[in-house]
Amino acid sequence: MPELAEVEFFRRRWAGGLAGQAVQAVAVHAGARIFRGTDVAALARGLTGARFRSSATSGKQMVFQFSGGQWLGVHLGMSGDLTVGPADHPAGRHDHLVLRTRRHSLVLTDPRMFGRVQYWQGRAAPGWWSRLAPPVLSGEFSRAAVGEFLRRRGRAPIKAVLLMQEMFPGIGNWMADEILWRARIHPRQKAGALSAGQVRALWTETRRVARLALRTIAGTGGELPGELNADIPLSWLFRHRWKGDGIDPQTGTPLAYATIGGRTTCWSPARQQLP
DNA sequence: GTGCTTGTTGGCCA
DNA sequence: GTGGCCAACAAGCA
Repeated sequence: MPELAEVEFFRRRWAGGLAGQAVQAVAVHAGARIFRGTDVAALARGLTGARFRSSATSGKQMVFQFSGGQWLGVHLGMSGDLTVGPADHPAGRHDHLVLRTRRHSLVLTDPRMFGRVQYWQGRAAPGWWSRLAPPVLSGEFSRAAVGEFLRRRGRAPIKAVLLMQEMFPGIGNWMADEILWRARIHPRQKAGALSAGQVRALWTETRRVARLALRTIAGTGGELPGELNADIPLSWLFRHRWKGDGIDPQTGTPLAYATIGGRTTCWSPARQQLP
């Protein structure tokens, strides 16, 4: 499920449950795929008794910091979820990591296990955190940087390029379609063939969709984006794309569906045409 | 049973 | 060497 704004929502939910608390016990499914490459024994040993310090998101990645210079990295993959339950919450089949405080259980559940948990102890941030790309709402995400990236990935369809986390951290499948729909760019258009105006539109709409998704989803509880408002004179494509026969809310014409860049893609042929 | 799924990665190939 | 494509990972849902 999680893209940028949902990830922020999940982080806040765990941070709320952890605030001011110490971890009294850690329960793990040690062999679970989400722990691949991670020293689970060290994680469980280190976090037991540790006090929660702070947390942050970067794209789809989260980090929770604990006393003793401990860094817990969480990526939720396709089906991951972070929940807060009562202290005696019994770990279910897919609850691969549970941190118990005096009041709560912080539960990481992930049926498909495409997600990932990482652990690091040290004063400086681990590479898996410090090397993440700058946020799309930061100054480093400039039009020039985007243009250069599109040029280097010139032969790939723009839809596939928008999913590349090293340039567009946090953008996932539905956000990518939303951005292209707003920018009126056909998802199959080669990244290197975008005009200067299209690059500008892509940059603008990437930031706009990220900003609005954060505003409507991150705080309110992971709900779908709301309808029209003053900032966005267009409805969300998202709300129409999964209806049986989707209709472009702007033109009233049928939406099209295809696999592009290996992912199900939805666009509006009336708005988005190849040059 | 079939055919999907808001993600990432490594192996293969041009 | 570079870069794109796609199967694989695993479980649930319609």
